[in-house]
Amino acid sequence: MSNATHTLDAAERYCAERGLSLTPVRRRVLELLVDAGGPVKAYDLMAALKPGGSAQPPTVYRALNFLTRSGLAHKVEALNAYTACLCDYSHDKSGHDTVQLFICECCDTINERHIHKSPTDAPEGFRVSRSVIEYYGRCARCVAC
Amino acid sequence: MSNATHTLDAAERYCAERGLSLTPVRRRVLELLVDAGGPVKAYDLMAALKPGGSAQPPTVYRALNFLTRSGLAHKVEALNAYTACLCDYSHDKSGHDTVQLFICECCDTINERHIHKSPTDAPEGFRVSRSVIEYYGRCARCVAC
DNA sequence: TCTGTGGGTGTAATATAATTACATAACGTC
DNA sequence: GACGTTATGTAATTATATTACACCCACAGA
Repeated sequence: MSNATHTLDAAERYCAERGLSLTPVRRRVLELLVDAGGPVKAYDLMAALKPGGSAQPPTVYRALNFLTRSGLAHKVEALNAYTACLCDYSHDKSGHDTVQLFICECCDTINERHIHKSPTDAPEGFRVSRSVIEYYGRCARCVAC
Repeated sequence: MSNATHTLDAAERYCAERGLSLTPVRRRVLELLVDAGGPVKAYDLMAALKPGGSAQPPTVYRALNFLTRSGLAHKVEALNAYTACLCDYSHDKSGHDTVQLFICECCDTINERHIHKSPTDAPEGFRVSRSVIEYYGRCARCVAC
């Protein structure tokens, strides 16, 4: 049983309010991401989905697409991995919020910030539709190591 | 013949000054990137490297590693593609400068900004060692389309 | 009740991206 | 000449992701 029931319940409500269907597969993938508390590879999710055997790639990639589209998860581009969205579910995640990820390469945890401003020095006239912002380094606890 | 001879000569000098060896393969890959003027896939570089046939993945990935390590090229993480560094070669590229890429999804060009500051709202004590910042959208010329 | 229709899933095959492992070559140094 | 270092060639493999097609099911309208 997950220790993140609370988060999943919140996701459930979040989806219900918006007509998104958080099916068993999708919910299970989100649960795996939440429990991991850090970046997880798609193929590891696949393995975890069907311990006995045979979940296929599309199963997990479809779930991940749904979760990222809905704002419940993020892709960590430079790692080809995925992570649950950590912010609370009180606001609409489908907006154009920009997510910044702070990834500790030492303890493999992710810290997340949502910012609401555009880049300060974009080229004249450039209209941003999507942004990828990832910082790699060491979190406060690992700086000492 | 490349129309970017000037850039390549500058790269040549840049490497000479720093004891980096810009070998023919590496130079050729850089040339392909410069000529493309936008993100290029590793396997496309492979194909272009040996028109007659059989360049293998390690050839191009090794060259790309050298170029990115040296600051002469960047990986566009969210596209699994690579692009030549567009800034001038007057300063040391191996520092901890942060590169911001502005990628126009319409005309497939990349604009580049080097910034010298840390993220404003990093978690307390987080020490950044590497950052990935990519903005996708439409450049000024394509906003109209 | 029948019959579409659309969203979601199962499965096999394939495409795309990147690495490993090992052999060879080129070059400088002792 | 023997050796170490750096770069390259080549084959095989691993890792990541998509396509295509079949099936199921809930639901709306005739």
